[in-house]
Amino acid sequence: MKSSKKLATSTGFARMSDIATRAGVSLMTVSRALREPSKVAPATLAKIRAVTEELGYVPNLVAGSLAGKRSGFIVVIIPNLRAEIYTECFEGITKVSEAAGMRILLGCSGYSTDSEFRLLESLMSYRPSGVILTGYTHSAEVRDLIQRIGLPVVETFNITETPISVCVGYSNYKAMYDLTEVLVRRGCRNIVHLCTDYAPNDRNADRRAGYAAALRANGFAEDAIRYVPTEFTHAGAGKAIGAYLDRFPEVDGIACGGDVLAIGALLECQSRGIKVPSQIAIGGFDDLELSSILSPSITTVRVPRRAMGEAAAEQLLRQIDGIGTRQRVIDLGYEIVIRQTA
Amino acid sequence: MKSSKKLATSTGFARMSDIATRAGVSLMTVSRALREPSKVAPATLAKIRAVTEELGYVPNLVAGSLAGKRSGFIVVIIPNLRAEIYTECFEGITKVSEAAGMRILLGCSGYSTDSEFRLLESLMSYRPSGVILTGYTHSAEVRDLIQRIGLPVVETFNITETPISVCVGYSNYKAMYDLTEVLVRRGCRNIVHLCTDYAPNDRNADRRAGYAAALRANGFAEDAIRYVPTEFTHAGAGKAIGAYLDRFPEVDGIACGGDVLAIGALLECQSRGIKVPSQIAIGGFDDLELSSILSPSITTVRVPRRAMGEAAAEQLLRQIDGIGTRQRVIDLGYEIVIRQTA
DNA sequence: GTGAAAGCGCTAACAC
DNA sequence: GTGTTAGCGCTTTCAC
Repeated sequence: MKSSKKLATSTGFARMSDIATRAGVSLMTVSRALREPSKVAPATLAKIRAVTEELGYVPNLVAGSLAGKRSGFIVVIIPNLRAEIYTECFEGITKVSEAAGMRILLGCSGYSTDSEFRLLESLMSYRPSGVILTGYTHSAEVRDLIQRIGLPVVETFNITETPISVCVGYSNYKAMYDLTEVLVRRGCRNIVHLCTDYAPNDRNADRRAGYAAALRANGFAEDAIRYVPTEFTHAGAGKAIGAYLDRFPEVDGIACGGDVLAIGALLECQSRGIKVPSQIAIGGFDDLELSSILSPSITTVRVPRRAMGEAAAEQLLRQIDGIGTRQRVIDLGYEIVIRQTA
Repeated sequence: MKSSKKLATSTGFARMSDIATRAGVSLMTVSRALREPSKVAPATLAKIRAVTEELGYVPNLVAGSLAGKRSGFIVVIIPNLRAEIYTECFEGITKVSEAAGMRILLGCSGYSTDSEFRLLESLMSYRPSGVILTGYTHSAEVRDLIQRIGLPVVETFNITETPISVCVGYSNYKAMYDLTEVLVRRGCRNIVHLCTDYAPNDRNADRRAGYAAALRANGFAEDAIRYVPTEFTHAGAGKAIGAYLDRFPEVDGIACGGDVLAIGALLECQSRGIKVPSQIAIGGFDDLELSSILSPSITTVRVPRRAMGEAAAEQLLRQIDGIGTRQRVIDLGYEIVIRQTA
């Protein structure tokens, strides 16, 4: 990019017409040269490329989007930017989307379906080509909006038989069922479920259901199904489980809705001199980087976060390109990782 | 939002002209009603609002940006989405920007100035109103690009006497100087600096310099200044410091370039039966949520991440609005938090 | 292989 | 208070 010459533009940017003038061709030929070089004669192309370079031309995608009726934007709405699981998925989405020339418009809903709707509605002003949502619980307005204009959409981080269009994820229900059974098979008889209680969160709800189902299937009584609500922080989890243990010291197993919670619970147990796993066994969810090197290391559920992001973006691109989707439910599975806490 | 009636549009969206027709006014009056309601007669306004609602009108900001020559986009480039410090700052930026009606276009540079340039260049296609960068080390192309078109810019996470325009942050040099002195005053005589070695990272470089300066100022010999390079993960830090301790067991203090590294180092020490802080003292940087509840809790540097994001956005908005900036260097300071590891 | 005309949906500037 | 005229910088369509 060399220094630019004077241009008849107030914005400091060269326009296609500037290139056209200097290259002695029409604006249309420049447009073609930039997007479909094979349809332009080599000599013309070379000339245009030289001028483009000389002027330091940066295409104006705002104008391009308006004229072409394709914005090239993908809206991604995640609940929380501070949770590693979402950012890693987001990285996968970004990688695939950018390779396809799409840009991401990111929104954080704070686990609120209402906020999700307001974000989506507001981002619709940029006429996105598609949207990637987290989970399958959304407000009626969100479904209406998407279906009314036929917006391509992919839901992530969970699976359901009734996605809006297609969902990519894993069964939170089955994963927590399996994790709970790990505790049961260890011999735990008083297993609580430590989890956040954000109401409209299908991942949470399905995990709760999986936990409860596993206990029932193993002959536990209804009153053995016990939820310990917490906020989603290490300290919050420690505090919540600590308060619970004060009242119910018989607890010998904790199935956690996230490794963040499991780590908080583990540290709280350690600070109370409770041996993990011999006195209390702990199971986590997510398999964070830290989980494997803590001592004791955390038994957990490993989920394909990055691959899920990539798959979601690929599915969305297929919809945008009008390629029919074979499957509506893409189950990427999960893996129970047995380590030291259970 | 009620169900929409038939419209002469192929995109599924109502246009301003659709509203104008149905409300029996001109397009321009609709435009005003939506942006400057006070300049429209109450009765007209009511009519327009009713139709807008009825049609489920969503403004087309792509067209609006093109016509108004203001995109409303702010480009934010951070090194890494998986580091809590950046996402928290990003939340601050988002909060202030959205309140001002701006949208964020996010890019992740992976700590590469070259990648930073390519991201910025590519995002310039959306004609952003301003850009927020991390640190003060950028490629010449980035500075050229920004200055050539007079793009408002704020640099974050560090301070320098020579920002491109204005920087908002704290002195990484002084913070690490102070942290190192905490170890010195404890009586540590063999203090290493555990840090990543991403080359173009001014935050790292300044922290290294601060560490070295603190040792020199306290009478340490040159060969007492020792860097232990690592990747930025808990496990990587543990591995790196472990390998170093194998060769130099005399180490009795570790000044870390991040709490992630400090936690990794702490766990490695614990797994080797090394007592912290009595045998080895550890200082961290960032004050992550986990740092205060680990046992022993981590002595660290607390930095105003969220406030920094908010301040950066505010400064950028001032530039965008053409309000002169009083100061080019906004030092938000830091706080040494003494806990158990040092 | 190239160009001219039309227009994407909106805003700015000025008229009435 | 409201309307008219002229674009914003590109892509689409169709002619040559």
